[in-house]
Amino acid sequence: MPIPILRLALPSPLRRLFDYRAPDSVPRTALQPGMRLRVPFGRREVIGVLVEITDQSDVPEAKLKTALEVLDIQPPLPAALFKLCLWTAQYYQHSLGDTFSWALPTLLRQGEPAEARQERFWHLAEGARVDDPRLARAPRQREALKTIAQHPHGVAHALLAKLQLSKDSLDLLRQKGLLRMEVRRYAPAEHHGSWLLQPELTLNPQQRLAVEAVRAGLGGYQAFLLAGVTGSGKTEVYLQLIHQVLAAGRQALVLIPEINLGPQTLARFERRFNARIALLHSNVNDRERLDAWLAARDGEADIIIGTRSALFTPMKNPGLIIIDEEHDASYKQQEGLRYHARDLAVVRARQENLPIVLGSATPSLESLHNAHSGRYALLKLTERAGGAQPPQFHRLDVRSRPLDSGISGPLQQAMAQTLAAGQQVLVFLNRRGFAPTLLCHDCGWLSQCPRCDARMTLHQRHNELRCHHCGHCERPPSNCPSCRHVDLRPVGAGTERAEERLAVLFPDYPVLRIDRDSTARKGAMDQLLGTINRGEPCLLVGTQMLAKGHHFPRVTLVAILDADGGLFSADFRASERMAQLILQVAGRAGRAEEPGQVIIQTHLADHPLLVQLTEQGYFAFAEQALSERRAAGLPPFSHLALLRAEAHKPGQAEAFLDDACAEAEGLLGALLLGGVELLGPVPAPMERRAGRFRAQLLLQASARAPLHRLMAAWLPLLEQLPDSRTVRWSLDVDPIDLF
DNA sequence: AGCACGCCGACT
DNA sequence: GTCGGCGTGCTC
Repeated sequence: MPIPILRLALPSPLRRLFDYRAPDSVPRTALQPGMRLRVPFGRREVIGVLVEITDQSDVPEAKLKTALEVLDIQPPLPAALFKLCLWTAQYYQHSLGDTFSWALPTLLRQGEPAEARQERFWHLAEGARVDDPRLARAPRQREALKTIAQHPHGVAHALLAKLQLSKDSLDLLRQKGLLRMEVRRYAPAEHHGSWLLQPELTLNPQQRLAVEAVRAGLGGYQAFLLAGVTGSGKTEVYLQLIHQVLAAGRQALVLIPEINLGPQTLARFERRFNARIALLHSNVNDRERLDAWLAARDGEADIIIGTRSALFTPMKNPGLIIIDEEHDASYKQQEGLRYHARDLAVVRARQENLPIVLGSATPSLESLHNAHSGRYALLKLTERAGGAQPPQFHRLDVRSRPLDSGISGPLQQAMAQTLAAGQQVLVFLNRRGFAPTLLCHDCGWLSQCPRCDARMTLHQRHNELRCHHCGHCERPPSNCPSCRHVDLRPVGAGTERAEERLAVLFPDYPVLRIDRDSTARKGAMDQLLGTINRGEPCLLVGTQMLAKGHHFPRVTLVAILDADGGLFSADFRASERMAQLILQVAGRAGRAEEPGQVIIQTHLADHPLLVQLTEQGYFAFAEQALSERRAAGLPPFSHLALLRAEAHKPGQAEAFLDDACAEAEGLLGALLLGGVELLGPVPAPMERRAGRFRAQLLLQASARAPLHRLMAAWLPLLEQLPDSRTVRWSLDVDPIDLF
């Protein structure tokens, strides 16, 4: 009988498995794929995931080490999730071990037992008396003892704060022998009673159609694109679908964008459902995250709500996946394992035979394309609740019009009218700071960042020049560093400057700035929102922070100061993002009796995309944009992968990519793969960033299969390349921005 | 990645 | 004299 060989995925960027001998005295029957083992690896110990058990290894027997310990009795990751991780690693050409690291809760990859948490409970000790004389001069301890005495089943350690008990007092009481601590399994919350805490809203015919369509598909794989304009009641559709899922004894997974994890979403779920909700987002600590993960896995949570990484939450009885705001870029991870949670969610739904609903007011062109091709069923909601009117869009041609801190004359008049009518104005400008550049009027010197190919933004409030790409900061010079003259001028306008100017133009009204700088202080955002919600006329100036999540019913004029960036950018997705942003900002405004108007300042008032968007709406825009993408052979009509590289020395990144490109060309010939084009290598759009020189090589393919065959053969070669150590490189499959 | 080894520059 | 910079080699 040959000795069993364990093939493990280890937390390392190396794209291969490592073979070990089973620990002594562990029979083969006790091992299953998915279990974690502690193993020696180089000079350290790591925790790996067992992928398969075989009888032989390509590694010489002498090199095989013995695993130290099996950490699990059962694989912590259910088979379905294990399979999803395998798929993910292979699709994104990423190390399997590292993929597990991204998918598993931190504590599990650190070796914590994958069992429901053990909770500590405080009890009165035998014979302890509340009036114990030793507590005569310890009123806090006496009070604490009284409180504990009121709970015959003990007080969970986690609830101490709620009962205003300090751990110090309890420790002292335990030392005196008046309290004891007991460790027992945290009792899983049981669900009982009706699922609904409040009645469901009446659906309009479109909503009812959507709910019916998905309901008919519950129980099997089907992807739905729920395209609902702002205010059309997408959330109510989600809620009623979830109710159906709960009633069928199943669980629902809801993914939300990073920014939306604000309390509103959760509050709405909690108001509606008597259900166990597990929350997984970046503000949840490791322990809570593991508990939520375990509760979902063991069927002790009914609804799982989370951001991107919650996609990897196992479920005992999955019934439905919902991706809210499916176009949102925060679903794509931009470091390490560059996965797209929306795309993986569709894969997961297919693997686990579940329906999935992708919802958005402004669906991604990818999803619309999938709806057109019949891969997704399209459900449209075009009616606004309560018969509210959609906002009116106006393109304001600012060619040869003077701009005063970015604000044109006609816009100023519209603002004045709105304010005079007692309503609020929202000014959108996707640029923080006072001015994006400082310029010497005499010699043309620019406030260039020393570490990036970018200009530093002037922040007048803090009196500094700041690079938004690397964080570099310096004091603005009082005279030109190059020619010593004193005529330094801020060029262009950011939110600070718009705020300052508006305060001068409209001295009778408050101007509130909402951007990352103005809301950095804790509680600042809530304070600003409080002021806005009082409803008095005012001007809001802000970046895309304004676009997400909040509703401002008293805003009836939305001004987009500069839409041009989205129309002639090097990035082919810029126009899509601009359109989504404009509609999102527009959607913040107005209510039934006060329809909003949206004024878009542009130098390209005749641009077909902008005309479509403002006159025909988002779907017409999307058709136009899709036909341009088709003509240019861009996604979703082709598939991309981007090999990025950066290095300290100029030319080094390109040299690595040149080698990589040669390898790829070789493979294309050797494997007889057609339809894959290599574009580059070229310097990145911002060649130098944070002191590193960056370059990239783009792979474009008409079909996925040859692209993936190429990458699978290519990556092992890249790892062998001489420069692969000194150059920092990464592969981005389906990149969403080319920077 | 993470860690060790090894070989050259400015300092307690 | 050494501390420490990063090139390079290796991980079953």
